[in-house]
Amino acid sequence: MTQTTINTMPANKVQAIISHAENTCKIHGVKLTNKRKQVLSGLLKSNRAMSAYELVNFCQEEYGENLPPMSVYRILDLLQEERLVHKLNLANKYIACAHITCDHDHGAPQFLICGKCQRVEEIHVQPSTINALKKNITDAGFQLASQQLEMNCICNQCHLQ
Amino acid sequence: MTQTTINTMPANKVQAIISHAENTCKIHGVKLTNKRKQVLSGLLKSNRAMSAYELVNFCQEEYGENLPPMSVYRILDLLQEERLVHKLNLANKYIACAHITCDHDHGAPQFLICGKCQRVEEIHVQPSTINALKKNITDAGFQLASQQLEMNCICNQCHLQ
DNA sequence: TACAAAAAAGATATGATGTATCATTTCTTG
DNA sequence: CAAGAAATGATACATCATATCTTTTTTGTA
Repeated sequence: MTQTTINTMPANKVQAIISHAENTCKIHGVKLTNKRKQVLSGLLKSNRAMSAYELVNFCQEEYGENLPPMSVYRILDLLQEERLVHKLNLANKYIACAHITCDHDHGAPQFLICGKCQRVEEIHVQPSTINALKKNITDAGFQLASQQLEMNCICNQCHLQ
Repeated sequence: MTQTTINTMPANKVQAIISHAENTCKIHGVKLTNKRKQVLSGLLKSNRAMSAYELVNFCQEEYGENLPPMSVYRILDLLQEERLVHKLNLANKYIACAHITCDHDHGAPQFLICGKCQRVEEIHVQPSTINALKKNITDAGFQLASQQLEMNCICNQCHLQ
């Protein structure tokens, strides 16, 4: 795995997003506990997709917090329900939503995953394209369960190397 | 998992496809050994996506063949290289190519995976739609690594239940 | 045919992701 | 404060997959 370096998010920005997320949670009657903040911080700070076990390590190293994997999975589930985090099913990793601080409801995301450096880009495909896809799908006797699309890609930076 | 029954493929049809696949392999200088045939038969006969470990069991029950998982993975890799089998990365399962007996080269497949009954449909999205997707992707600074798309769906049969 | 090289398969251990289940702790609220 | 709810801990295990070393089988060639 040739992992191109990805800039980490500065701490003050992480803090700002966490605060915003805390408010969002409060509205839903959900508490953003310390451990939940730690997991979300890991994803924000790293600026990339991470596995649950990577987050276990992050919390250990960063906060001396000994979270069992089970807890991290529970926290990730909750963060997904709060739409703060997405699961990348192709990569079995988790990534902070690129739009946490947008207050409007944004639709299902589409992800480009670089197979070399694991960088992930969250994009928005035009509704017209999604609708064309949907047409193919209903013609085949199926319905899209989630508009989340994940595509295996190579990012330009890796492609040029 | 509410598994709707899927018709199995009749043995004579399986045989015919295996023979055809054998020829394809021969052209590439690859031998379709007995065990490789058994694995491919399992996928053809079942008419659905199967995990490597399900195929281990299939070969045991159907042929009394004690294949270690490692061997099944190796065989699946080879069958993929021969384009006889696809891996569904969203499901971590393997499925026989729907077009083994078509002699023309067919492009990358798109799969609809029913999240309830695990039925899989291999479809072909129009090039125009794929191209629109690709445009979005290049605009984001990425290149599609594989045109294989996998989409989480619900099939109509399950949807009506 | 015999033998060396290559290909295929076996055996074993282990890594990675994820869930089931039951126990304990912490937080809220009347 | 007591009782219930929410969160977390602990443990075991299921599932998918690969690393690595060995043995067997096949194949090409002298």
